[in-house]
Amino acid sequence: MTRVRLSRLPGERVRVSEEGATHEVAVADLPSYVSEREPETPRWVWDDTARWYPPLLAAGVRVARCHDLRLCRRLLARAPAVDPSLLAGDEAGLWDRLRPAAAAVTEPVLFSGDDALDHLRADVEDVRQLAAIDASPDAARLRLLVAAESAGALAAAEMTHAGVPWRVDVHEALLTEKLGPRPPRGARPRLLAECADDVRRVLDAPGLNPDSRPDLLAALRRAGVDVSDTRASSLRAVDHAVVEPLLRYKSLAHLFSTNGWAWIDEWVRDGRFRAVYQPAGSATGRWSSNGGGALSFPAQVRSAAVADEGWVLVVADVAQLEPRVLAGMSGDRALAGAARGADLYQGMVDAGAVATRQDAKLGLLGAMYGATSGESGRMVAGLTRRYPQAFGLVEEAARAGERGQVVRTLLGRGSPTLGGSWDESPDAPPADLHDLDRRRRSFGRFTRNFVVQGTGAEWALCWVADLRNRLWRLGARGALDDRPHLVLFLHDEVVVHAPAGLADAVAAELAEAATTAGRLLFRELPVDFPLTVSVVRSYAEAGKPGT
DNA sequence: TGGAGTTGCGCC
DNA sequence: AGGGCGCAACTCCA
Repeated sequence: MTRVRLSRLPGERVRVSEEGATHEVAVADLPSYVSEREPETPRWVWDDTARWYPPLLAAGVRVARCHDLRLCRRLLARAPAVDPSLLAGDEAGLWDRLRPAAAAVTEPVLFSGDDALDHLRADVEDVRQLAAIDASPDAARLRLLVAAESAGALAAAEMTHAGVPWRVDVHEALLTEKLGPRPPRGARPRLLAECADDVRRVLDAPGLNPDSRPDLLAALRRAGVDVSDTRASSLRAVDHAVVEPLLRYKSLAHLFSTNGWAWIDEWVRDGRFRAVYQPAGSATGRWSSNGGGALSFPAQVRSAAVADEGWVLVVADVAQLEPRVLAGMSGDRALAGAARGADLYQGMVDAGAVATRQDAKLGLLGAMYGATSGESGRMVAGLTRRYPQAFGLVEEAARAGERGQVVRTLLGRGSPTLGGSWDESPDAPPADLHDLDRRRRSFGRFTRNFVVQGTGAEWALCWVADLRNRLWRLGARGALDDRPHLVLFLHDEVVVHAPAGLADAVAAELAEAATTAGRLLFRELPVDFPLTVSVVRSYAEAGKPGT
């Protein structure tokens, strides 16, 4: 196992020793120290991984373990099984005020400018958090959760540092083919402009700007197209000559504005797309991204993600992550049985629970999202009898939410509370009862999904945390820059950039890490988490089976 | 003019 | 009257 030893030196420098190599890194007197509470596995404790780790990575230092005080404080403060009074004390209010450090893609940022926040006592806060965890009835699970949350933060910074290998020439060729040559600033590219002309011609609306929703809707109606909005799905439902060019226009306009030349200018440097992640950026614990749209970059440009010469991309995704997680956390052995194999939905068909794969998918997604009507709603009713524990768990989460209660993930992350006034003081302004009921149900759908989405995010965190260590060990004989490394993480999918000779070994580690994650979370009930793995030169070549 | 809110897209 | 997120552009209003 990789060992990182750290020691503070005078002159605001830190010495980092790792596998025989020693680095000195300049830092200021900031909230950070090395905890040797578990002497075999020293842990760098700091206020914010996004503040500390980028400059360390830039100095060539890889950190094996950390405890991210900001992320974990937030997590513990919202965890139902943690006594909030144990998080109170010196500087507690300041810790609560911390916001994620600004993305440090080019210049490392060690100072926020707010002196009080820049010099907090990391050791004091660390002790407080550990005590809060120790006192919790859910201590074991919370320990796993804070370790995974912190490891995820390390992985996020490492992925930003490494970047996705990006071929600007491939991307630009694709743009030119679909849109025409790069236009001057403010103008539409040629093929997009021609597409807009097609729309104007068919609608007989010469001055129309197809980007203006109200104008477009009015023009559509004048031409006899009966739609209530301009959404693609609404347009597809009508039969009119404008539909084809308009859908084509929307698709091209989206490519141009979201992943066009401007996106390249802003996000690709030195042949790398450096996505910026926010671990636990969403309420469920899923990551979000505030740079380059890393978690939503469209299939349209994935062909530009190309491995370096002699390297490959190993792409792995989990089929039906959330249904599998639901089976594990509810202890539903029938659903876990259907999950034994590559296709959970097909497993449900084979077990005779449902007629078709599509019905299985509709029913499960409907249960997790709270569908009440249509095909999906009907399937939920039937499947509830077959899988009472799994479907009962999300149903109970929904009812708890409707009562205004907090729900939690398997490892103990708590949902936000329902803001607003519906359950507050009786002398609040009398709100519309119908509106209150609508909000109550809406919150119930949120808590229903929260338990599954949030536990799915926990599985993924454990997967990534274990994987980054495995990849590090795998490349231990190579130089720092020759090691296989994570470059992208998309909720239930990862991309590893690896020397071609290590592709098979990486694929094996991906699967091992998935198995480990499943055992960590669902010790008592083993659930399969089969991966679809592709070894490719370009991300666009990766197999994308339906989920 | 600039910020907040809305719409619609696309990723999971 | 199906969950989460980011982003870009338009719209509205101070």
